[in-house]
Amino acid sequence: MSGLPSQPYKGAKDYYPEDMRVRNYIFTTWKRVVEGFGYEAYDAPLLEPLDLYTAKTGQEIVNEQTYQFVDRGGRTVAIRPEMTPSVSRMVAARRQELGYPARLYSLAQFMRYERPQRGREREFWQMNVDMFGADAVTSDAEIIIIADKLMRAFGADKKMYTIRINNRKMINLMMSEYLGLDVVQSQMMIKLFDRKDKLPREEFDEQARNIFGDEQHFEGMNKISKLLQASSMAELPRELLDSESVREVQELFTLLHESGVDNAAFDISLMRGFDYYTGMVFEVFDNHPDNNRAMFGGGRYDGLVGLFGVEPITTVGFAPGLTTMELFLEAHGLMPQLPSTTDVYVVTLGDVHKQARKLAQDLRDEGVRVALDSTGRKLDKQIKTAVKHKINYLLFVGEKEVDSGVYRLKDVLNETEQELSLERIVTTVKDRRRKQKQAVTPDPDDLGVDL
RNA sequence: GCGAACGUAGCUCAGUUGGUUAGAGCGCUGGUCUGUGGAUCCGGAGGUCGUGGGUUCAAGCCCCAUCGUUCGCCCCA
Repeated sequence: MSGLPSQPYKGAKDYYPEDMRVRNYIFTTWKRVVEGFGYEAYDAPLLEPLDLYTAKTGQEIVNEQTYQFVDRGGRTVAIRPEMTPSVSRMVAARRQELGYPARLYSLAQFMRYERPQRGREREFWQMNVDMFGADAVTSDAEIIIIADKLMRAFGADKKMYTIRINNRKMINLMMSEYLGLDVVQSQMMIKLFDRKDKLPREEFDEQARNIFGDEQHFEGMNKISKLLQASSMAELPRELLDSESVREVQELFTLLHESGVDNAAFDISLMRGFDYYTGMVFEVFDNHPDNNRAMFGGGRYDGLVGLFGVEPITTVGFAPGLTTMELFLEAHGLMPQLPSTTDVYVVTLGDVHKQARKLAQDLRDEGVRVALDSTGRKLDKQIKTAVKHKINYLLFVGEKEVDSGVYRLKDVLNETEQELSLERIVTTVKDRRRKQKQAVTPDPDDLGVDL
């Protein structure tokens, strides 16, 4: 025995059936919500030319955090670390025939060479949701409404999370017109705002003063404290309220409010990927004390499709991650009991294998998912196996049942038992399956989806 | 990339100032039972203490390195 290590690659995870139940639950819930808004599935290659990423972001991130190699044909390729460049490429390639607005989503895995931490892995799964070719504020609103519905679809209530919203255009306006900063100063100030909650107040102030330089800092600091005090749009300094970008943000909040998104808050310190966002940015924050963090976010990035040498196409989107969603559901006690995909486990008593096999096949022909215990083991072992696999029903098949055509079907969870014919077994199981599906994934009608 | 903690059976963990053959619960397995046993009772297997060096008469325990996990920083496209 040489003993090859059985653990998975660093930062990657094995998905056993119990893990897949969770993953499938989250994915199908996501799918149902975004498809309810008319988004259609797409996918892209796992590998892309490295250039696709260097063109978009800082060289440093690409070099340090992508898995890259030279293929046999000498091309430098990378395992995709995100979906946005790929989907932008796809849109650019068929820009004439997509039909706008184009609503697209994907469920895909990615790899980044990072230090694994809680909620952050090297291999991870995300859903990417993007709308192309729609620049009205209503599309910004739609994206945030979807993010909100995503949370509600898992049974989250508005106390459990907060949606924080800001706008890059508005920030740029504040930096240049209101605070009077040049481009370089603005960049520094934006980074500083982003780190506001991580710095002690004195250090924040000192760094802000440094950015202003000597002459302006007194007035500048005054204005900054006015900005930071604003917990809603209405509290912003009067000089700003008149601008177009501010009005746009106000309109966004009105739209959200009308759609029942009432836990969205304006947050001037929210910056998020300042390298390519061009308008609205938002983040969904987990309010649970054990898990206080930004879960996922997104925003408007109108410049990416244009990088492919075609006329720019406006884009707004977001991307929730599987692991963070899982941590959220666990922290808030929202993870349901997830049964096996197998409906029925056939337990055999005595020498009835042939008949049990036939019964199992008959049930399968009727659309029931059946696993047959063909081991001939003792009753308790057979039952234990079914329970371990979280299978909903046990079906006892012995000589008595074979003779009568009436079988004992046991509901494992409720520990109730019925004597049923084959037809009744089929309807009982399917009925239960339908109810369970509704309980685990609420009907889209209950989500209050409209826009 | 930086700082810190942890790593003992499949899982959760105990293991005295370094001192004989390293323990428990759960799980697994065999029997009991022989149509609900998913229980009870009785038995059993399973660990080169993450790995490799070192100190020592003696290392699960001390030292170094390495791998992995976790937490914080950086970053988070």
